[in-house]
Formats: sequence, C-alpha cells, structure tokens
Amino acid sequence: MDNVEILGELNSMQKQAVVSDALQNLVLAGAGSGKTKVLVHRVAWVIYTGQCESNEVLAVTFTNKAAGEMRSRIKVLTNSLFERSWVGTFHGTAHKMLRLHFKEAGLNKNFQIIDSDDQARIIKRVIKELNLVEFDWSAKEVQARINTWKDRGLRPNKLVLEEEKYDSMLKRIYEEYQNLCERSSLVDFPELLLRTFELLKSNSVILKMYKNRFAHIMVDEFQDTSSLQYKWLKLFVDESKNFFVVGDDDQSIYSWRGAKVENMSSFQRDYPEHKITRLEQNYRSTSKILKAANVLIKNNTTRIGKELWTNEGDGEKIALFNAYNDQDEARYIVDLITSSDERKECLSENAILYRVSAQSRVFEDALRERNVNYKVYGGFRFYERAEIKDVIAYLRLALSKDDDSAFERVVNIPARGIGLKTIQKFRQESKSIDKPLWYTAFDLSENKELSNKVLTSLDEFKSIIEGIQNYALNNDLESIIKKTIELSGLEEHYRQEKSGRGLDRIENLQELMVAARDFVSSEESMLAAFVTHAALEAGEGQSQDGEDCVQLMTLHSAKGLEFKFVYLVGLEDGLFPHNRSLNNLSQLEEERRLCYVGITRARQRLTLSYAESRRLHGSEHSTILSRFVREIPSDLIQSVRAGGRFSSLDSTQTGESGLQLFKLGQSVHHKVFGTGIVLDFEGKGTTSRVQVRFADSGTKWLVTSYAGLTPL
DNA sequence: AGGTCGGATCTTTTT
DNA sequence: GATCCGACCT
Repeated sequence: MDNVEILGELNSMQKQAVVSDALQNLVLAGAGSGKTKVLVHRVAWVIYTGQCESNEVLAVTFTNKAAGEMRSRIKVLTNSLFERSWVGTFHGTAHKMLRLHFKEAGLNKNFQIIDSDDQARIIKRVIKELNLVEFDWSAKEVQARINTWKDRGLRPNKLVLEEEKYDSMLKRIYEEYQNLCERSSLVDFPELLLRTFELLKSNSVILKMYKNRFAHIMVDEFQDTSSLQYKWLKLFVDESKNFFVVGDDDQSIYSWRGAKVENMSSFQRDYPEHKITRLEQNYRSTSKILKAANVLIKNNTTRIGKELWTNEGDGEKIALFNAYNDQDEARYIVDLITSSDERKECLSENAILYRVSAQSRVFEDALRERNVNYKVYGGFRFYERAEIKDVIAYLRLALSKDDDSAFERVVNIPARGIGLKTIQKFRQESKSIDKPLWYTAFDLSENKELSNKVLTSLDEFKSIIEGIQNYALNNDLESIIKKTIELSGLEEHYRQEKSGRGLDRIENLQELMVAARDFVSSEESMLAAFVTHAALEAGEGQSQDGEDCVQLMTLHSAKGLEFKFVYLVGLEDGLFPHNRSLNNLSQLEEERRLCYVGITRARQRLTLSYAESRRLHGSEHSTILSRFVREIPSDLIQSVRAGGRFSSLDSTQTGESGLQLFKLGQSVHHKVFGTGIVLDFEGKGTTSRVQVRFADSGTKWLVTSYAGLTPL
C-alpha cells in the first residue's frame, strides 16, 4: 500500500478532498458521490503520509452499521494499521469515555444504559407518582421535551421557564426523573452525550489529554449532528486542529430527532479558514434520474447548493403509474417486478419505498399473493423485544443492584405476587431515603408491613439475582445467559403464555444464547460488555438469511442504500409530503429532501406511483398527485396509465335497495372469472353494469344483477 | 393480578 | 383498521 494506491481510485474532486492540507475541511458530498470513500481514504492518507499515528484519529458517525462499515473499509485500506484509532458512533464514543472516567463524571462504576423504551417507562412512572393535577401530556411527549433540553445542554436548574401552561410541572418531572436516574445509576442516550460534554468542559486535565491525543477529528453524515454533538466535537478542535466533516445538506431528513443542518453553516462560520469541496459526480444513477432529483431539490430555499451529474448516459425516463387505489398500486408494482425477467432475476435489486410503514401491508399482501419473496425492513429489532429485555434486565440487576429500571421490570416477571402495592411502598421509601429500590426492598424490609407471602417471594427473587451474580464470576457468557433463563423461570413463563407468541419468544431466547456465544469483546467483564452491547445496539443484523427478495422499507431507512430498480409509491399530497408537514415550510422542505433521497436511490429505473383513492386509518380518501411529482419536468416522465378517467365520477355506485353496491377500485370475486377490480359502472337498478378488470380474464362489462359479484 | 372493553389516535427511527 | 392506553371488572 502506498500513496498511489490510496489516491488511484479517486476522481479529481475526491482526491482534492483527501489530500487537502487545509486544517478544516467541509466536504459537500452528493448522493452516490463516494462520500464514505473519501472519508475512509482520508484516514488512510493522513496515516500513510505520517501526519499522525493511527491512534490519533477520532472518526464518528451515527449508526453502528455505518461505523462498522467505516471500520472495516479503513481496515482493508490500511492493512489493519489503524487498529488503535477511535472509530465509532457518537454514543459509543461517549460511553467509552464515561466508562474510562466514571468517577470524574460522577457515575457509579457499574452504571447501566437505558434505551428510549426504558426511559419512557420511567418517565411515565414519575408523572404518575407526582400526581399532577390537570397535567395531560403523554410520557412520550415529556420524554421528547426532556431529551430536547438535554440536547441543548440544559439541566433542570438551568431551565428558563417560558411561562407555558405546564412549564413548572415539566421541570418537576425532569428533576424527579433525573434524580431517579442518578439514584439508580442509569444513563439514557442523550445523557451519554451530555455527561461526556460536561465532563470534558469541566475537567481540563481530561480534556487536554483528549485534545492532545486526537490529531484528526472526522465526521460522517455531518448534516445529522445535533447541536450538542457539534458542541462536543468542537471541544476537541481549535483553529490548529484537523477537522474533516463530510455531509449532504440535501439529505438531512432527521431534524425531528434533533439533527441540525444548520451545523453545516455553523462550521463554515466557526472555521473561517476551512476549505469546502463539492463532490457532485454521481456514480450511481443515470442522467434522467439525477436531473429529476436536481430540479426537485432546487425548490428548497435553504440549501448550500450543488448539482449532481454523471458520465453514465441518459437512461430511461421515470415511469409514473396512476393507480385506482392502493391495492391496484401494489398489484401493478408486483406485476411489474414479476413480468420482467430483468427485474425478477435479482429480486433484492427491487426496492419499494414508502413514506409511512403502514403502507407496507398492501404490498406484502400483493407479494404473498404472487409468491414473491420479500423482506420488510424496520420494525422491532432483536434487543428491543420484551423477552430479550427481560433477560437483560436480570443481568443488569446482577451487575448493578442500583438499577431500578431493571428491578421494576422483572421483580414480578414471572409473577411472584409482588404487585403494584408492594412496589409502591418500596418507591416511597426509596425516594425518601434516596436509595435504590433494591435496598429498600431488602435491607430495610423489616420496617414495612409486608405479608409473609410477599417476604418469601422477595427472598426468592433476591436469591435468583445473587445466584446469577455468583454464577457469572466463573462462567462463560453463554452459560450465564442460559443459567439466567433457567433461574429466573422466564422460559417456563413464556411456555405457559396463552397468546401464540410464547414459542417465538423461546426461540428468541435461544437466539440470545447464540448471540452470547458469538460475542467478542476485549473488556474485562464480558457480561458487562454484552449488556452494554444490547443497550447500544438494537441487533439489526440478527438472523440474516440472505435470501434473494424484494426489499420493502420507509424512505428514511433507505438512506445510504442503492438499488437497480426503485419504486417510490404513495406519491400523494397528504401522504407524501405528509399531512403534518404541509403547513410548515421547513418541514415541507425536509419532506422534499426525503423525496430527493428516494429518487437518488435508483441506479437504473425509477418508478413513481400514486393512487386516486387510498384506504388510510380505516376509511377511503380520494387523493391528489404529490406536488413533488408535479415539480419534476414532464419530459423526464413517462405516464404508464393516463389518470383521472374516473376521478370526476361519483366514487360509489348508487343502486336500488337489495342490489350490490360497488366502489371504484374495489376488489370483487366472480365465480368464473376469478378476482378483479371495479373500473367503472353505469346505469341504475337492474340494468346497471359494472366494468371489472380481472387478474386472469381481462376486462369485462357485467350486468350487476346477473353477475353475482362478491365484494372482497 | 390479570383480563376485557371502549375511546382516542394514527410520521419518519437511531442511539 | 389496528393498536395502545386507561378504566373497570372478575
């Protein structure tokens, strides 16, 4: 490996970015322009040119997946020379620092990480406990508010109340929640970042150590950083430091969870000596697709500005399909896939992208009907499943008795007769003496009037936890998990579960043991490392079967991916752009960026579709073609079926009593012709006719009173 | 303590 | 239409 090899595969702009000798660099990297490649090559470059040692690099992103990919690509490029550099997620990096400096950060050695689900449960409990009159926010809303505060670096005592109706109540909840976390040594996701930030800010020795250590700070997906994350990065960087950030303001789609695109302009302001490099050559899509994307995104008012181009030729026009309804839309797309050899040949090159996950169902039905393999991305991940979290909670408690969240979760799972009443007693006690529940439940249990039955159960619970604790001293991870499942009685508990979920759950427990067997870590306590892993990584890649199948996912989860054939569906105002974003310019622009992301996923063929009528939330709505499609020049679009033919008609046939009523687009069944869709109707009463397009027998006009159609 | 019923609500998702 | 939540019942 030498310089030539590092630079050889790069185009001139990419090369410029990689070898830039400016200290601060902003790389504006369009979709498909080799964004991560530039970052990875930059790491290799600075190491190979002797600008720094491999352990002096800090490279961060958002997801474990992206960090993993970054790590392995750097590894390939540098022949593992980078081993000691810090490559990871923001949260992972912050966590690492907190473990190293737990004392200085004011944390207990065994502090545990809680995920958003745990956090929501605790907040819910706090709200209930405070007994606030008239307070009617949901726990989720409060959670969002608290996390926003944390992201702004605001502790309860620093809040400036805005005299809103519930301000003082929200503040009390925040305080109480935070107290509870401190008492039980729990750290939530935003807290990982805020704690680290405060630690570095207040402890000049530690900060200096890291500032000296990190010669190069690199960030991928910079447009997704939150204000706290940017402030955190800036702690390590001054004007003399190498700061290399890569991002695309046109692909910023996560403002709703704290991402601040503004950080890109803040970067330009904060580092006036920075160099900006634009990567606009696209290696993914054909020209027509890129043109559509360029034109669309130009309608956004707040962007730095760039234009994608390619050498790869014009390609085909974008197809636009006008469906009668959502089912018609799904069937058409599935037909399109199955009737083309090119598309059928590699199913996983076909991606159906939609705005809301509820849209997947109709497609799943249509795909199943045609026996086409598919995979829906998103939804519950492995470590988020209740049964997995139960086992993890036992382990967490064995690691840290302070962990109230874990205690509450499993003290009565399986049911041991320790109900709400008992727990409430503990909570009260716990709050008044400021000790974790575990201690109020055991060390002080003589003081409370508890029945013998409850006392016995508690004893039993205690010995389970201590049993796990002892067993964990001298056994490997897989056996510890196995023992935990046995001792806790969880397996038996799920076996007896009445709903059909029990068997699934037990399978998942076995999967957990497999995960434990394969888990590797350099930490001294494998168990602690595994529990952290479970909190920090939702376990996306669990049980991958690698089957060739059609990919179904939301536009959000499609970011970063590419497919030969992309179907962008449900392009209707109100659905995409979503209703909730229609009245707000910045939100509407984010929806447009989302559409931009969708379009730029396609390598070869892009198909857009919309339905004139859509069933949503139980009832039928007529729709309007999405403004985003209307913004794309019509010479780039090929309409597959002329729309609007029926939209001016009454959408329901008005029949005499006793006669079947049909709706346009409705699925019906006929004894001879099979299943079909109602396309049109005419006449009234016994002379009325319906036009039906049958899946196998073509389109026919049928007299309603004789046809004997059954609605489906 | 656990189940059942009515009512409200209905993006996007990672850590 | 489906799901989640809180209130109420057994």
